[in-house]
Amino acid sequence: MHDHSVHIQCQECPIRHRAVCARCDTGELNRLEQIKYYRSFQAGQTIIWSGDRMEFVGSVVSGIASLTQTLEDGRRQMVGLLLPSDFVGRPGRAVAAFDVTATTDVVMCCFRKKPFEELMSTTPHVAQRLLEMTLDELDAAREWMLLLGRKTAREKIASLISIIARRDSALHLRKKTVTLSVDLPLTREEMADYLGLTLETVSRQISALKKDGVITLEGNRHVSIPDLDRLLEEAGDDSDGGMLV
Amino acid sequence: MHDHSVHIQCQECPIRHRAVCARCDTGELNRLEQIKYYRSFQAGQTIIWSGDRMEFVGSVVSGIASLTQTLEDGRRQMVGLLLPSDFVGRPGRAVAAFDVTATTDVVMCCFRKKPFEELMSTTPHVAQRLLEMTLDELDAAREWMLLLGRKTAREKIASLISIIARRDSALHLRKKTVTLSVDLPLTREEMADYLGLTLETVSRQISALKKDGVITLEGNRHVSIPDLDRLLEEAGDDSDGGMLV
DNA sequence: ATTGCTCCTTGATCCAGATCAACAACAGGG
DNA sequence: CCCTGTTGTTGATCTGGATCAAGGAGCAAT
Repeated sequence: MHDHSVHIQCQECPIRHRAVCARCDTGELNRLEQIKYYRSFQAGQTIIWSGDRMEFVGSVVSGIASLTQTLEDGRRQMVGLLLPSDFVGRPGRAVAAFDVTATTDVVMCCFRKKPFEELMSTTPHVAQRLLEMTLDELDAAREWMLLLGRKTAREKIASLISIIARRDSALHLRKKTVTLSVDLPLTREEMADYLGLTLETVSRQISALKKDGVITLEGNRHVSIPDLDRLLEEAGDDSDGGMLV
Repeated sequence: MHDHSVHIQCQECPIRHRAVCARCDTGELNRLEQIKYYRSFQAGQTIIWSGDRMEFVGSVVSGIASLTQTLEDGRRQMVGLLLPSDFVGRPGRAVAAFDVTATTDVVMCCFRKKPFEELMSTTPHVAQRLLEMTLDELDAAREWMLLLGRKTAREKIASLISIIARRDSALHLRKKTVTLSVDLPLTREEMADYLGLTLETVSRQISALKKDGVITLEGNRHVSIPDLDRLLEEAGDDSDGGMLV
């Protein structure tokens, strides 16, 4: 289960400056280095089951994981999309509140919960950074509540695409390619679970946006955006270029 | 604007052990005592406008405030209900992301942002408690996402009532009155904004739950719950008595 | 008591998105 | 190459909740 084939020095870690360790000094990093271990998960694998004891916390190093919640009758809602540098688990809570699933192959940098909690109470920078990240996630969750409660299917799809576009233009720093383009990291069904729709509606609305020239598709997963402003308008977001995920 | 007619000693404060100051020792409390001030808001008054500079943060001492978000065309979604001891504002952010409105008359214990941030970086207990509270809010927001994305109108109403019931049975510690009863602190329209429904649907579903004997009404706002398990069943929540707000 | 509020209820109709159903495109794997 | 499973598209129909519309109940001000 524990995959020791991967091991990265913190100093070389691709998420060094965005993850929970972002603020750590060299000394703190050494302590983390000592207690950390890597685990890999295949696409589709469940990382943590809701209700299970959580014996570890950690950061997504690569790949994408999702947080989901399910009603007994099977209705499912995705409540978070975890990208590289996002933190999984909750110090101070014994039991997981949500399912965490690997959407793509995932590598995580893990810490057993106990040592991590001790480290948190002695080194301020981890706790500070975690607070900051949690506040960001809370803001994102609240933006998402607006989407789930009040947006139309078309606006939901446009919002999702623009969020993904914004996020990975931030990651790759390619500023203004004439035509922005992104890969959707989710199946139609996963998008539906994220947006509170059915997969058929997702498919139809994507087709509609395509027909209306808002987006172009190459294959099922690759989306080009000829006019980002147009897409943002379709997303219905408050004009003030708000800050989501 | 600043209302100095109210002033409570921290030691006597009703939210002393639940608010952001819960973990503070006497020394820390003294520092807070020096920089705090009280403000009162009338029902309906806006406490903070989205997009405004936030010059203060603080705790709700009494009354109920709501966090809301609005699309240009007026569609509105409530994204949080702030009860006594809940924290308002976000250290490390200059501008408010949501509207904060007093739903009932509200008294807040405020701190100017700068001094509070300084205090946070020097006293661990405030930051620790704030992290804990933020993580709780994030969990609650995610539960709410499931409600908004996947629950039916009837389940939404039943969920809201059971959350209010759970919350203030926790507050008043009256364990098992034969028939549990609660006051709804929101108008039908505010409930609609919270649940992602219209006020007509809220009204109809409340009537339906009443007709089916799940609840009883005295007046418009007072709800009695003869059988809590029945109500929880109607709410559709995962059987494991999950922990919301 | 009458007027004018705000808040709530109920009825009639409509429609966006769910549901049910068929099929297409593609990737392995024998 | 065909078979089988997964993922995605599109059409036909249904329905839960929105929308449009009317009126009631409580209450403060005149």
